Amino acid sequence: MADAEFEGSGQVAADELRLLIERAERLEEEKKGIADDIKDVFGEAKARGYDPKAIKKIMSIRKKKREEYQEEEAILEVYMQALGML
Amino acid sequence: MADAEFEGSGQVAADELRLLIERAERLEEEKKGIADDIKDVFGEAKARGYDPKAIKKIMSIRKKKREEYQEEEAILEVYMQALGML
Amino acid sequence: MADAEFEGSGQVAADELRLLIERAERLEEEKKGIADDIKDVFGEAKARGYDPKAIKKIMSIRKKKREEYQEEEAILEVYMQALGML
Amino acid sequence: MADAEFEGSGQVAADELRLLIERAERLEEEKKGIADDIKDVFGEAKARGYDPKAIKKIMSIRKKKREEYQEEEAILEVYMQALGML
DNA sequence: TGGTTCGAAACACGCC
DNA sequence: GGCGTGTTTCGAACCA
Repeated sequence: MADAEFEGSGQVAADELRLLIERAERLEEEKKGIADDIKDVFGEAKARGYDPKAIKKIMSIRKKKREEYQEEEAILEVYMQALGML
Repeated sequence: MADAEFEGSGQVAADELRLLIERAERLEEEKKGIADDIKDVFGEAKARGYDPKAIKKIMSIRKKKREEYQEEEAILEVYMQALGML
Repeated sequence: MADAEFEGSGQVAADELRLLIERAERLEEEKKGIADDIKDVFGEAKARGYDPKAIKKIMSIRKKKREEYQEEEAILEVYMQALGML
Repeated sequence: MADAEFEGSGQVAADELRLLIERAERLEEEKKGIADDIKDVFGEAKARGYDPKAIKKIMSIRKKKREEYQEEEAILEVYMQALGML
């Protein structure tokens, strides 16, 4: 908390705060850009005759599978750790 | 719709679909990565003694200001359109 | 949860539920009525030679301005809270 | 279109436009008020142990039923009209 | 961990 | 009949 509270003039803290905000804003913009790219992909899929909703469904299923897989890996690792196998 | 429906073997369409899905998934991952980066920024801000909630509010106000500016540009255009100036 | 689950006959809970639903439905109807009134206003505006789209834009800007004002009030409060002034 | 276009000073048209906008805005506020009331009802339902989502489902089913009923009535009326029964 | 609040995605409506 | 906009709904993130 030192920075935010004890700078003589508050100027440095203000700069620090401003920089943090600008970093976050820049990242937000990047995120939006990618979200727009994703929209484009779905638009393209639609233009080629695929159903975007169905594609989203597929993606969510695949995602779930990946997460399950990772979860299983994690559990396995815990067990192996417990058994001194790692 | 030709691609999706009438390929002789369906193989090409399947490949096309798979590629679209993989592109979307890659973009989703990127997006998630950036979202995590944003989280980190807020975490850092918090660690330095700033209130994340206050920062978010500031960002939302700044965003609104930017959007408002664009809105005003847009309405100007609407007016000009209405007045036959475009 | 007592009411919903443990009434001797379930009749009372059913009545309670029915009343809640009817209340919500009545309010939904009112809301729809007002939405229709709004449509009428836009229809009238159009009939008098105004562009409904432009009017909507004006309204949205005015709304944003109002909200922005409230936002600024709100952030002031956040700051004061952060500074222990509330 | 007379009002909007040919008033000597434009003042009357501006007033007319302003009044239309204010009417629409007032109605929007009323609508929002009712929307809030509806939220309250769902909040109350939830507090009493009912599932808001399920209630919404019920309401949408009931609504569909009402609409179907009205449609059937309308068709009936058309037929009766055609048969000279009205 | 459960509730609450927030933002993003799905939906429906009016417009062109 | 498709498109864009506005509303509603859903899920995730944050706090207690």
